[in-house]
Amino acid sequence: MKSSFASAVVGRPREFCTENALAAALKVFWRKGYEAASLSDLTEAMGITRPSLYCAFGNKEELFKKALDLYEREKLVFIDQALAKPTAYETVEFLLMKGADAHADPENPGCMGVNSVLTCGGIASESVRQELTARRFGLETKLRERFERAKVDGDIRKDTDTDALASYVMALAQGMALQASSGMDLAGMRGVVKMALQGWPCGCPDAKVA
Amino acid sequence: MKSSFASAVVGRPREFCTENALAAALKVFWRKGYEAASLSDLTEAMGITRPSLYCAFGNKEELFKKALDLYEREKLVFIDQALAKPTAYETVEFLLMKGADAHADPENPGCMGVNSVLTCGGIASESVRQELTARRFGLETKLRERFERAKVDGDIRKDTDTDALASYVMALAQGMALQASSGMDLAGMRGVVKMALQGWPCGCPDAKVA
DNA sequence: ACGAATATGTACCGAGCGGTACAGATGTCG
DNA sequence: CGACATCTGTACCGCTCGGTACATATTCGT
Repeated sequence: MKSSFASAVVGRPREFCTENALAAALKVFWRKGYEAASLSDLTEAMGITRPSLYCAFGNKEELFKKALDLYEREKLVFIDQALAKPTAYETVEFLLMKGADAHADPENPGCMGVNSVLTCGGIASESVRQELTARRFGLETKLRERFERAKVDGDIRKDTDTDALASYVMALAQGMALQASSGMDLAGMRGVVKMALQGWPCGCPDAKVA
Repeated sequence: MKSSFASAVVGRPREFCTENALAAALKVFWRKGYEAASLSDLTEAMGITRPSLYCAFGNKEELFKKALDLYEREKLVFIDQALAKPTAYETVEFLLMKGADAHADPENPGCMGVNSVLTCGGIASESVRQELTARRFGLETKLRERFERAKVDGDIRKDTDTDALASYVMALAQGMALQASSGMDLAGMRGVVKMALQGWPCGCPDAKVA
């Protein structure tokens, strides 16, 4: 795998693998959230010293954003897969079920994004907070657009409030992520998803419901 | 209103109203969460100095717990009202609707509990985290017991997984609180609630649905 | 009036935070 | 070989955090 980091042609070469170090940082951010993950936590987990971190990643905030990119790229692939499902119902089913799987890992419980949002109370973390909110909002928009298409396709009712439906699904997903952080196991989360799907609010009588 | 704080019979009398000070502290904790609310934030809002705070409330953690009690006592009364509704459906409807009202205040957005849970990353905040999780778990248990009764009453299906249903409602409520913290307005939250109620998953055909 | 008890304000503590200055090590160029 | 550029480790910076020592002020019981 080719590194996505710019490496200089001249000068002393880096003595560690940036990909591995970033993956280690990701785990720390995932578990602790942005603010609670201290530089000491990070450098220890990454196996590098502080100036090396700054040399390779800029600062804590840039490191976090790169870790967030990696997180979305590797752990949240199921989102795009969900959006590609043929019906809105299947999209939501896949989204919530795979989300449950991804966030029920006992070693890294919960969602990295959710775990980090509310951690950003200080003024210094304001931009991180905005970044996270923006990414979440982006997903909500994608969901709404998916539901608009479903309306055209005819697998949800024409009078569906797609805004509210997207917000509803997002609220559920985020609530589940929060519960996962507090120790809910995979079985419990699947129960929640089943309960939500049992009451799928916008189904057309004539649409297949998988 | 009689103060709930022990006041000594002898010694210099307190120069501020503990109730008002606690209410001011509550607002700060609500907005910022536990860890992000610094002692400087708190003392400034409460209009007292640091040693006065420690003299009256013990320390930051005890102050938080007292503020949390006040929060539940004053802002979350609708929970017990919801549990007293005649049907499970009305319980959930009332719970979510009033929750939306309570958490959509632009000045103090979101839920104090939710805003504080994930803020507690440090080791020092471990006990606060546990306290918050315990209170949430208590509410979930109350909900489950309410649904068990509803099963007996016949307004939800006998084969309902009340554990999952309670977790589902809690996930939704917490997810909504999280969205409220990120700026969702009252109308948006009501849309989410309507969407959830539209798909009320456990209704009996023969039960009134308000 | 006097001691006991509590509240108040100033001024400070040690710890941890994110971030960096600086010197030495290690590499690619001419 | 240098000149230059980059990485690495030590040791430190200023800042904020939660919490407190201490002297002073104000009330009670006797």
